[in-house]
This record gives sequence, C-alpha cells and structure tokens, in this order.
Amino acid sequence: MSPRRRDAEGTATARAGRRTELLATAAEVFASRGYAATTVREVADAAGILGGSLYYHFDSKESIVDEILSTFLDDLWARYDEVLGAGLGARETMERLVVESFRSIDRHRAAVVIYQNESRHLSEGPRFAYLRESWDRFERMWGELLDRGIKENAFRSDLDVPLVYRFLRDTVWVAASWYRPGGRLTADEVAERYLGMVLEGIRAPKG
Amino acid sequence: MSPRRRDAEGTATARAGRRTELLATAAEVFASRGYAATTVREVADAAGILGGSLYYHFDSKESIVDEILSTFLDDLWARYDEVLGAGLGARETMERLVVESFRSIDRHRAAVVIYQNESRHLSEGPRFAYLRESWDRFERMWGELLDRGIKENAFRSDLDVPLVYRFLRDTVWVAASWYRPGGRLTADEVAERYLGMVLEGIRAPKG
Amino acid sequence: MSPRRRDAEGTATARAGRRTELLATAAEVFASRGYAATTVREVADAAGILGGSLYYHFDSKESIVDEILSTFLDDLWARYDEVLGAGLGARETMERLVVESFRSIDRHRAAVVIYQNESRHLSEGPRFAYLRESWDRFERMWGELLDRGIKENAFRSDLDVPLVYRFLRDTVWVAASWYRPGGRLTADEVAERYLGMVLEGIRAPKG
Amino acid sequence: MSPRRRDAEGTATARAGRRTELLATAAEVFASRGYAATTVREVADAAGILGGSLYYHFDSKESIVDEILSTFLDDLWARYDEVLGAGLGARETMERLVVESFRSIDRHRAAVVIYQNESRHLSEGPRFAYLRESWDRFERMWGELLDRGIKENAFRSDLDVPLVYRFLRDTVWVAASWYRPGGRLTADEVAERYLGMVLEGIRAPKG
DNA sequence: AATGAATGAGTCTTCATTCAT
DNA sequence: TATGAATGAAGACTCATTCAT
Repeated sequence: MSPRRRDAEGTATARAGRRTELLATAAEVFASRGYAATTVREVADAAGILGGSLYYHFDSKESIVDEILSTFLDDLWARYDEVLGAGLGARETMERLVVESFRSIDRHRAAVVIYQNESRHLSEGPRFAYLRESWDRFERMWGELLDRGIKENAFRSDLDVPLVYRFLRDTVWVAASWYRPGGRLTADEVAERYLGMVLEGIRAPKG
Repeated sequence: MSPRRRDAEGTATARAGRRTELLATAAEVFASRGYAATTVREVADAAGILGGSLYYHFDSKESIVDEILSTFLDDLWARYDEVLGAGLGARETMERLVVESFRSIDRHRAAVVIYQNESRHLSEGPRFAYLRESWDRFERMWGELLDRGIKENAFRSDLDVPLVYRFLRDTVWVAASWYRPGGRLTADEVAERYLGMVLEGIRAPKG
Repeated sequence: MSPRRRDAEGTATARAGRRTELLATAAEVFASRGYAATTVREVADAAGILGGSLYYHFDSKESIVDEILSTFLDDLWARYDEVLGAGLGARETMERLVVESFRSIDRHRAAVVIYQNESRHLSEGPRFAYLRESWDRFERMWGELLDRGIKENAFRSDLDVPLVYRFLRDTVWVAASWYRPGGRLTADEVAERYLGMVLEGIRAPKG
Repeated sequence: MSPRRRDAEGTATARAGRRTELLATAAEVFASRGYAATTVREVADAAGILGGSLYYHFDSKESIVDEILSTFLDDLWARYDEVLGAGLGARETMERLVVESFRSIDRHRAAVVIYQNESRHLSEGPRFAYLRESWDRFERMWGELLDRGIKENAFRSDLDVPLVYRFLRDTVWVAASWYRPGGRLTADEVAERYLGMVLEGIRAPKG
C-alpha cells in the first residue's frame, strides 16, 4: 500500500469515524432523554461542539435518528438472515434468533432503546417507511417460526401464536432498557437464561 | 337534600365529569403521539376546545400527565395491596397480580402506555417522585415474591431472580401497546394465556 | 338588523380587519427592505406585536407574501377583465388597461413593488404557480392587443411586437417604485402623461 | 523582460483572471436568485469550490457585490462621459446614451440585473455611497438633457420632465431582465427600436 | 367555560465567516 | 489555492402559557 493510498484512506476513515462518533453520541442522548425531548443543542453539547456545527455533518435532527435506526436494523437483519438461511429446525432457529437479538442489544444498545421508544411515532412519516417494513417482517418471521415449531413438535400445540409472538417480540427488546454491556451477565448469558425461562417456564417441575 | 344542594352537587359532579373526560382525551393523545411530542393544542383539538381553554381546567401540561399517571397508579396499587394482603401462596399471589395487571391495562390503557414510555424521563422531576417510589415498590414486591416462591417450591430453584423480575415486569406492561379493550381476548383471557406461557414454558412436553 | 347580528358581524369584520392591517404592514416592510432581507421580526415590530404572534394569524412568512400578491393580482385581473370584456377598440382598450394599471399601483403600491422585485424568484416554488400564470396571461393579453391594434390601424405597422410588449409591461410597473399616492400627480394623471408619451413619442413634431 | 518577470506577471494575471471569473460567476448567481437570497455556498458551488475557499479571494459577500457593481458603473460612466463630452445636440446625445446603455446591458447583463434589483437596498450602507452618487448623477444628466432638448426644439415642449426622466431611466434598465446576449436582436438593434418607439410613439401616423 | 389574541422563551436550522492544514 | 470542520449570531417557527372579554 503506497503512502498516498494510506493517506487517502486515513482521511476517508477519519471522516467516517467522526460521523460514527457523532451518531453514537446522539444515540446515547436520544436514548436517555427521548428523541422529541432532546434538543439538538444537547446532542451537540455531548459531542463537544456547537449546535449549528452538527449541520455540517447531518441534514437535520431527523436524519440523525434515521441513520441511527437504519444502521441498527441493517445490521440486525443481516444477522437474522444468516440464521434463517441456515436451514435449522424451528427450536434451534428460535434460539439463535434470540441470541442474535441480545447480541445486537449489546452492540447497539442506544439504538435499540430509541427503536423501542420512538419507532411507533416515527414510522408515521414517509421517511421511516422501513420501520414499518421491518416491523412487518418481524411479525411474519416469528409467526412462521412458531407455526413451524408447532408442526415440528418443538413447541406446545396449544400456543396462542399471535399472543406468543407479541410477548417474544417485546420481551426481547425491552431488555435494552436495563441491559448494560459489561455488566453482570454477557449478552449470551442473558439469552441463555431468557431461553430457559421461555422454553421451560418458571414453575418448579412437578416432583 | 335541598334543591340548592342538589344543584351544587350536580354542578360539582358535572365539573368533575368534564375533568375526567378531558383527562381521558389527553391520555389518549399522549399515548398515541408521545407526551413530549404532543402539543397542548392537539389535546385541546381532540377535546373540541381551544388550546388556552384547557387552562381553565388544569394548571399546566405537566399537571395533566401527573393526574393521569397518579390516578392510574393509585388504582393499581389499591388492587395489588388487596392481593398482597390476602395471605395467599406465592404462585397464587403471582397469578392474581398478573391478572390485576392485565385488568388495569384494560381500564387504563392509555395511562399504561404513557407510564411505559414516559415515566423514566418524567420521574426525574420532583413532582414525579411517586413514580420512582412506585417503581421501587414494584421491584421489592416481585423480588420478594419470587424468593418466597422458590422457598415454597412453587418456582424453579435455578431462577435468576433479578432477571426474571425484569422480564415479568416489562412483559406485562408492554402488552398495553397492543391490547385493545373489546378485542379478540378479554384481559382475563390474556392473563391466563400469559401465565400459561410463563409458568410452563413454550416447549413441547417431552415424551 | 338585530344587535346580535351586528355583534357577530363586528367580530368577523374586526378579525378580517386585523388580518388586512397586518398584511398592509407586512407589504410595506417587504417592499422597502426586500422580501428575503426582511425578517419576520421586522414585520412584527412594524405591527407592534412580537415575532411569534404573527404566527397566530399566518402560517409562515411565505404565506404572508402569498396573500399580499394574490390579493393584488385578483383585484387587478378583475379590473382588466372588465376592460377586456367591454368590446372596445384596441387603442381605447390599451388606454384603459394602462389607466387601470396605474390605479392599481395607487391602491396596492407596496404589493406592486413586491410583485416587481420578487415574483421572478418566488414563482419558482409550486405555491406561486399563479404568478407564472398571471405572467403568461399578461403576455398573451398585450401581444394580442398590439396585433389587433396594428390590424385596426391604431398602432404603427412597423412595431416589433414582442419588444414593445416588454417595454409596456415593465414600464408601467416600475412606476410603483417612485409613485407615491397623494403626490404631485394622481394615478389618472400619470396614466394620461404616460399614454401621451408612449402613443405620440417625445420628439417634437416636425414643421 | 526576464523570465522571472514574465512569471510574476503571468501569475498576477492568472490571479486577476481567477478573480474576474469568480466575479462573473457570482454575478450570474446573484442576478438569478437575488443577492440576499443567495448563499455564499451557492456562489462557491457554481464556481466549483467550497464555501470557505471564496474567502481566499474576497473579504466578504458584500465585497463581492461591491466589486461587481462598481466595475459595471465605472465602465458605464466612462462611456457616458465620452458621449457627454462630445458636444453633440440633445437628441443625438440622448440616442447615443441609450445605445451605450443597451451595450452595457450586453456586456454586464448580470451586474445590471443586480443593480436594478438590489441597489435601492444596498445603497443604504456607507460602503455603497457611490450607488447613491451614480443615481444622482443619472438624474441630473437626464434632467438637463431633456431640458436642453426642449430648448433646442428636439423634444416636445409639453413634456413632464421628471416623469419622462423616470420612464426613460427605468425603461432602459429593465431590459436587462429579458435581454440575452446572442439572442434575436443585438444590443444596437434593441436600442434602435427602443428609440423609434420613444421618439415617435407607437400610434399610427394620421392620414 | 371558553375564546381570541398575544407573549416570550426556546427549537431547529441557516449561513457568513474563520482557521488550521 | 483550496479543504474540512467548526463558530456564533441570527432567522423562521413552535408552543406552553396568560388574560381580557
């Protein structure tokens, strides 16, 4: 690699790095104060620059959340698609989807919190059509998986699928509101315990 | 009872009725658009009056959410306290708490949504100390209940109590985001299925 | 007329009156400082209210110019249409159009100045399509009138119609930049002298 | 001439050339969007550089218009002064002034548009005193010329001089708003037709 | 009880300008 | 010469709140 090339890459990387940095900062602030209640100035303060300076990097407050959420969802669906394409049985698929979900909470905690709290309101605008689409794919994915699991005798046959889908969906994501990377449990450990609870129930086995 | 008094009471009742009406309207709007993102004017529009007119009934936007949330929590804890005071076993206590929770979603859907979405942010202000208190009572209540249930051999002894507490807590309340009174299932039916899932798990029983 | 009705009308009139007042003030300020260079605050100052208060009456700065210009053009075309519908000869039609133009400068001086200075820029937005339409009608009107006048032998046959059209068009409206209602000459007097100049030329008659 | 000197001159010339280029670009943009409504960034975009880079060449946005307008006016008055110093009769003087005016529109179209649209507002600042002076010289020049023409029996004796002055003044310059160098008519042809109209009028000669 | 008009602080955003590189 | 990142003042607009009627 010539020095020239290294330089050019260095600059491009630096630029992308600054963006990523600002997005991470913004995500943190949006997650903790709420998107609507957060002022652009607060985001800028947290980034150590002035309010107006953010607009050198981003078009608008909205485009900031947009980028935060779409980055998260792109990453998430890439992992999900890998799992779904692996040709596994329903229960193993479900287990791995749950693991990937908790891992994505680990990587994108702030984004997940925003997704959880704001996507319902944001998805009304045309700019956020992808949120609705993601939502729908989610619903289809879990619905089909539960149905398949029942057929494969992996899940109980008396499940109320739409209801279970809702609980699984929400239950995974709300974890973002309390999970702290580097805390007592790793993402994989949380996933394991969560699966234990969901699959086996919490009642003591009859003796 | 003199006619005078009846009049006075009639007026007072009418006034209280109007208040309740306005609170219900406001709760609905706050729930669907988010508290911070909702303008006083939107609430007033939904109530068919002008923005300024709301201030005849309430001191401020904040005092409106305040009243919505405290009404809901007062009612909720009254029911919880009844259950807790009944001297039941851990599992039955848990079952009845879940049932009361879903019933309260049925009665206060909008308030629960607001509680779910905004209480973290709101509870920072001094006016909303009761939200933090309620949160703490919640945590203690479930923690003690789970511990007791394990001792009583009602729940599996290998539960990760803090984790299970979090899942139970969130899992119940997020139901407010999709539950519609008068829908396919009554609150009690949802509670029953939910309990089935949580207690027994979703995995098909072996052999 | 009952007192009730008088009251209602009084209120409606007062409301419309306030709007008209604010529009007149805004037009004056836009005309003297230029639309883009005028701040909403300057308009509000001139009206004796605060900047934000203007938004009780109008949606945006743009909607203010919009209303100023469309009011002026509606009035202008109503008068033009009367003249055009009167079945007069080309020269008399032209004379009366010029008179009506100067009269409209008298009634809508500020609006005409704005129209003159800003319509080119404004008409690019979709909201101001009517400016382009008015412009086109103008062009057609004068083109046809000049052609007809030449056929009727009212105007010289060697006129370069597109060129003359342009001069007539601009020449009339720029008068708004110096005409002051209540000055040395009335609108009708200016029109008369203007017509003398345009029709007969300024060169001394030979012989 | 040493190579060194040639180089230095070459560089100086190149620099001056870049300046001129940028000024032409800026003039075009100011003319089409309006000075106040044009951002420095738009000018830079049109020149293919970044916003901040303009400040290597110019002190401020204001100094750019300043240079555009003063260049134009210097050139214009140099030509006018030649005509005025030639000792011609009033009518020939007037004809040649008009010709020079249209020629200057040909050479400085964008500058003339800016002059026409913005000089009233700009001339309020101290930096643009020369605009007011030019305006005054203009007025005196035309006033004296018309008076002299009447005395010399070149123009009709019943002219309303202040009025005719205004029409001549504006009428010539507004041509900049539609004239396109290289169009159907050359500047001299437009001048000729314009003079025909102004001198002889547009009415068909009697009998 | 409610209206209509206004307030004034604050929000998002723009933009001329600066400056290290 | 030009770039990229930032500044900071100002601009349009919003909105909770007030108050005379």
